[in-house]
Amino acid sequence: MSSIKDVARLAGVSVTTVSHVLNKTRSVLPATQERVLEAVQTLGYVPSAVARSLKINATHTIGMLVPDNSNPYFAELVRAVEDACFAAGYALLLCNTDNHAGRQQVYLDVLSQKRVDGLIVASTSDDALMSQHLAQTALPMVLIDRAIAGLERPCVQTDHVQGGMLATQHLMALGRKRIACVGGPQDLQSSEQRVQGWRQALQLVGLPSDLLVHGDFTANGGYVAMRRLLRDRAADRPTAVFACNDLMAMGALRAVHEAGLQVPRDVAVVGYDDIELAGYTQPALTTVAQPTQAMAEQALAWLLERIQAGRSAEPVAAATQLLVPALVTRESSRALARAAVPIAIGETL
Amino acid sequence: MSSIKDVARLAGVSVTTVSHVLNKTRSVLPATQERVLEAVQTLGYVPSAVARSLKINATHTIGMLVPDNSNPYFAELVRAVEDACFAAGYALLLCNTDNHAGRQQVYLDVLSQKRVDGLIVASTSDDALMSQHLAQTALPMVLIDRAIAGLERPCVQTDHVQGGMLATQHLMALGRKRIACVGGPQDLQSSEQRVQGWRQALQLVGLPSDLLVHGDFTANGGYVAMRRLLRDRAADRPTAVFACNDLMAMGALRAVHEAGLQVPRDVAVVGYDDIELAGYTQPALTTVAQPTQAMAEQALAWLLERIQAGRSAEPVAAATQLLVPALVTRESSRALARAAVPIAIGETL
DNA sequence: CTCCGGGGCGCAAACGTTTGCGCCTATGCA
DNA sequence: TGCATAGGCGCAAACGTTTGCGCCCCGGAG
Repeated sequence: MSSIKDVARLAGVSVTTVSHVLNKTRSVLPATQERVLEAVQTLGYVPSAVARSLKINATHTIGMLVPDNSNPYFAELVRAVEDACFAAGYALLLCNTDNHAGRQQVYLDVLSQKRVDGLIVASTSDDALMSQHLAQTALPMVLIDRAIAGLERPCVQTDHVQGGMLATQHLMALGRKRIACVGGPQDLQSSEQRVQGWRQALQLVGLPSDLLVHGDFTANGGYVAMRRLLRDRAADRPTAVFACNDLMAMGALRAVHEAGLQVPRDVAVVGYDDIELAGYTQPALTTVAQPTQAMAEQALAWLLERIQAGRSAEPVAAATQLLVPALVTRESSRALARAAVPIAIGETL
Repeated sequence: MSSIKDVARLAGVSVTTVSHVLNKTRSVLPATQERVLEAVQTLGYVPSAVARSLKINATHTIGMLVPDNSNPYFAELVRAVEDACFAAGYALLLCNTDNHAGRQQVYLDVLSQKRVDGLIVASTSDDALMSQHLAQTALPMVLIDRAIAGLERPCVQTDHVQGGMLATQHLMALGRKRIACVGGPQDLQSSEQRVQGWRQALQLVGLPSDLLVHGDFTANGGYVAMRRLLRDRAADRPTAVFACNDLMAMGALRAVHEAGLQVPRDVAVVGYDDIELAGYTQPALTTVAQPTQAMAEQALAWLLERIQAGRSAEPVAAATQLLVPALVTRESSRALARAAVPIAIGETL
């Protein structure tokens, strides 16, 4: 692999000049420029970003920590972040932590050594060890999607409480009274806030908020939780359910069907996240959408700001930006069943 | 940020010694070792992988090109590759190409400059320009999931023809005669091979293979394709359909439902890929599973091999490894409908 | 003719590591 | 006592860039 020196030699100029013509960083005689470019061509020279990084002390690379990018929600989040990075001229190192402190720590070390310019962290666990490790990391960092207990870092997320309320009020508007909630892991701020939104919405109008059961944010978790809900409360089973993410909502759909009930006639279902496939469940899933793209853009913007600040050693305050979620209504919460299905209202409205 | 020199100074040794104790690359007196480690601690020293990379001419980073990691199938593939990389001590740069030649080219340049050790490429398009750009890239490279026309590189993929046959023969075993196929983009080898498998299976037993329509590998594409199939062939509509990926299968499910038909009673459906959510559609989707993890491991193993070979300048043959797909049967192709639904056979068996 | 200014370019240090070579000291053996 | 040997360590070059400083030359003004 040829280096800048080879180019310089071939073009009959100094490496300084080569560097300057490639970076357009000072004026060079057109004739010289041409010679250099030609030399670059014939040698197939590709500048070394690693040497450059060493010199300028910046890698134009950022690291992204997620629990598991095969979870559709995180997949879409990663995608949005990657897009923002691409637009800003940054590359993205993808790191799955599996919510495992050890694995996260390894990645934090690697990223530090690789001198990434910053970190975007979407964690799903409030494990003390994990947040401690993050706190000990000197890299510029912004949290996305959910805050982390005990970690003071800028954070961009949606208003989970509001999202929970949105979902629940929508279900109430359908006339449903017994509205259950399938929460996520209990130690997760974002999940608990959604649950809190659900509870607040119910309490606001004096409805009971006793139909709460927790899942683990997986489809199977939602399935199991919903089965439990239907079994334990056979007498006064819920007529609607708000699942704290779409995966669990899909599991819930399945459980409802297996119980011989119909969605939305017998049980209306609302999810959270608006993953792409939410429009293709059977029936299509009503859900609370997060503005993924805006979140990613905001997070990256802040991160780059922090990186600049880091260079000038100015401290930046750790703020939190709350974006607003939006309800996307689909069939799983229609007031009436679809035409192909016998119309029936399965409860007192 | 302190460097190895600072550590050396504080510990009262040479940088050579510091380097050697950190890398355990030659024996050092325990007392000296301790002094060094202590200095590392108090300074919070983190070695620079970029300086190291410059020196040793290796970054321990690989790049992965995919069309779009928010597609669940690619999300899972990326995850599997990331896992393999992590285990091997490599980091992963994620690059979404969007099947856009320009974007791919930018990434190829960036990756070359960043001196990634190798590339794993999952492309979804046989665009001539894209494959030409790939061919012009000097980096060690292995193709995963699908071969690319005009590109001679090692490739690990599943036997798409066999997969297509598997799906189709399964449907025939259910007694279905009018088996349609929703193909993917026509310029895509992998998709065409699945279609070919479908055709072969039918021809083998003398069934007609005229029910073919093409989608674009998206859920909506599958939906549209299936609608067309049901509309155009109302008289002799298919009693089964093989969709060339799960996303399209999900769209097909929706179209079938909207037409007032039932799966699998009226139309049995089989997908391809076995994405995680395939188990949570309504009804759960029968599909052809690819051994994602094995593919990822094999691809990385080959890539690392190539990287080694590159160092020793030995040429390596461009072989193709065919892994075998496996049918995962679920409700969308059960012989009998589930208990909760009236049992009925919607066609002459 | 002298002087000044500016355009075009080169020298060499520096970024933070790794590593071949070789020095020094202590030890074992004759 | 002398010598070979080995263990412990340091010197300095090299990896491929960027960039401050400064040299040289040419043209215009006085």
